[in-house]
Amino acid sequence: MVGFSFTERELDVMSVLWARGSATVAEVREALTDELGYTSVLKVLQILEMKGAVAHTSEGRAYRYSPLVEPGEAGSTALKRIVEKIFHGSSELLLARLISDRDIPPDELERMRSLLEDDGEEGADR
Amino acid sequence: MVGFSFTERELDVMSVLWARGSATVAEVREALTDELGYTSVLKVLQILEMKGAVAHTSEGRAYRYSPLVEPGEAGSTALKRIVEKIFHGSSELLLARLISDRDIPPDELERMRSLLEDDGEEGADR
DNA sequence: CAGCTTCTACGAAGGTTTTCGTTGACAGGG
DNA sequence: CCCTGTCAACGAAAACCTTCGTAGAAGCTG
Repeated sequence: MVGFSFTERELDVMSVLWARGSATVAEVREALTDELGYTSVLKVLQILEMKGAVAHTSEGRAYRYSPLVEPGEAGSTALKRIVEKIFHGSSELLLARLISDRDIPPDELERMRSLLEDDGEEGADR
Repeated sequence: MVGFSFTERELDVMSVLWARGSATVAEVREALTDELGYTSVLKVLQILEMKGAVAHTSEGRAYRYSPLVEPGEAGSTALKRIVEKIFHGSSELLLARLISDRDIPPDELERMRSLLEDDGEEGADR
């Protein structure tokens, strides 16, 4: 499986669903920074549903949409792409760029360091 | 500046140019895993040139294309997007996913750890 | 029940991406 | 000089993305 890949707008919408757990069309619309028409947002959700990335249930006369894809899964696909195409397969280069670009607070850096400390040993399935 | 963002195919092509430093249309075409027609590859290069991401010089009767955008710059744009939309702004979550997905050799992990040790201090790009 | 509001369904318009077919330029071999 | 092969330019076809207009269903209010 290659994994889900989302377009710009699809990702905007997925981001809202991940953040809230689920949302109606109107809620997604409110949460988006760009101001789109109601039907535009609905359309994106319908496409996402067709792709299998979300599902809906009825809530009163509205639909409530929930993500079927987890952010981590989408992240994996996106990261793989970036590491391979941009950073020549080097996680190290990616990390270097990440920390030089963003201002990461010391406590977060500390936790990131411990991710690298223990790590590898147990874990990763497969 | 928002930064360059590349489409799927554009990224494939940029990746070849970054890996080789420069390439003719025929060389890019060879390097791509998907088998595209000559004119398809040329078209992508022409679009990239129009966007200012590459430039060409004459070499015999062919053109040689070189990237004007550095991979790090493209990486920044892509990473920013992913961190914000998928990992809720958390570099930590991104890193966790990165190391659980890929099998990073110990020496690389070691170097990544040192990136986090000193870090931050001196300035970013260029 | 008539009218208003809220909602989904349908579909189309406009834009961008992706892929090529065709054309004309030009070089090198016979 | 003509033929063949390589190349860029042009433009168009097809697929996909993005946005929304219009229509119809269904609840709520008076």
